[in-house]
Amino acid sequence: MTSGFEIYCHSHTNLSDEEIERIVSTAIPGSLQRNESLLQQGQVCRHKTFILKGLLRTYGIAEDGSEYILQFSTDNSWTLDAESYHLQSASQFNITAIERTEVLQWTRADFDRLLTDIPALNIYSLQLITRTTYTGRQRLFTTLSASPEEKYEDFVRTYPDLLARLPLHMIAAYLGISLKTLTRIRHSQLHR
Amino acid sequence: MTSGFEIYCHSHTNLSDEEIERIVSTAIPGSLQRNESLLQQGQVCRHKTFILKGLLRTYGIAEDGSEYILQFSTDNSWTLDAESYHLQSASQFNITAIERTEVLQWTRADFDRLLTDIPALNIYSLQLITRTTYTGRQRLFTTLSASPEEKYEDFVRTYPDLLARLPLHMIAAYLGISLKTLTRIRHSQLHR
DNA sequence: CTAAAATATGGTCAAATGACCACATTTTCG
DNA sequence: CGAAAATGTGGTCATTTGACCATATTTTAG
Repeated sequence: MTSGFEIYCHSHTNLSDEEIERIVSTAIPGSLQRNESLLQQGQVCRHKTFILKGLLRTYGIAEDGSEYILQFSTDNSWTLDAESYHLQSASQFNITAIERTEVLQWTRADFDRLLTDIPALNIYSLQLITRTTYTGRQRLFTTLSASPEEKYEDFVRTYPDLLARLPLHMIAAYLGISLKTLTRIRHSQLHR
Repeated sequence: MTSGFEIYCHSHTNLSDEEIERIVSTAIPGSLQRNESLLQQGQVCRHKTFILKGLLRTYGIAEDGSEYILQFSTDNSWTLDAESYHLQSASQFNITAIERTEVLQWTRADFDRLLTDIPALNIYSLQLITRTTYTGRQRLFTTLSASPEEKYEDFVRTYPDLLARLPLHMIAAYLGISLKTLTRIRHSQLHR
């Protein structure tokens, strides 16, 4: 169950086998069915989550009830609502499984202890956070500046594997455009 | 010159007088004229900057030459291109003064030493980074989901002081809408 | 203090977008 | 395996947006 995580650690970090074993020993394995929630708005995010296999989406609901997707999280990546997790405040967002998903989770107390006890993990976590801010800024810039067609092309280029795993209405919700506009773009690209 | 920074530190952190003195002693005071650049795309960001007084904008240029503003930085706030600064890579963005601005700057080597020597500064810096990710996520959500009118209302509510200090074309560039749309919105709100 | 530059707004028009509906096809679920 | 749900696309139409231009006013710079 956790061998995927160990492979991930070996390829992405320089943690030792002992350190990885220590991290795994406090992990709580879990799975979510399709459409099952990991976090619902109004709840406090109490776990740091690693996705062993599957696909999650983090989304918010606008005042008119429409769903807008902030990010997708797929195999071998981490997810959480950092604000809710760190401040222990009610989340404004939801995290839900798009397909059956297997995860490892750590409580905040356990993970904080790991960060204290394993400096290399602390460093790696900070690297993830800073990397997240860089990609977040690029995402904001693209969202502000790109036409709907450029947004879709950027998505396809950046996440070619996700294209086949996601319904178009979710891609549209991620790009901030309507399903109608997205199918128009696809149509004009197919007939070019 | 630096008393503003000391007041800021006292009101926003629990750093001691000695620690603040230590930080100030390595600060490089500077000023920028209106329209002067702090950072230009293609350059490496070599300083962490605190704004004593004034107003900066961080922006990128889209492929068609249009400017899109990611953020404004006003008195008593920090700014830098974190990705360029940490990775020592060429920045994709620009930071320019909108009005005459006075700053304090630290080189990366000096600031890293401060972070090592003053744990409270390290903690505070991490708090700033995480707070930046929360506001960034909220900004992305608003940019994806809000109508042009909602974006403007949110801007006015969040930054009432900036409204008078910025030309409308810069507010439009920050909101990702055209100047024309922005003046339509203002017109309809004035005549309500 | 004045000329030049910048800004804010209105008018006009074309293009783009999104809502709604219908239908065929694919996927899901029990 | 079959019914139900979900998906993807096309058609239509109203609304919104943005580009361009003109004008008046305000701000800037020397």
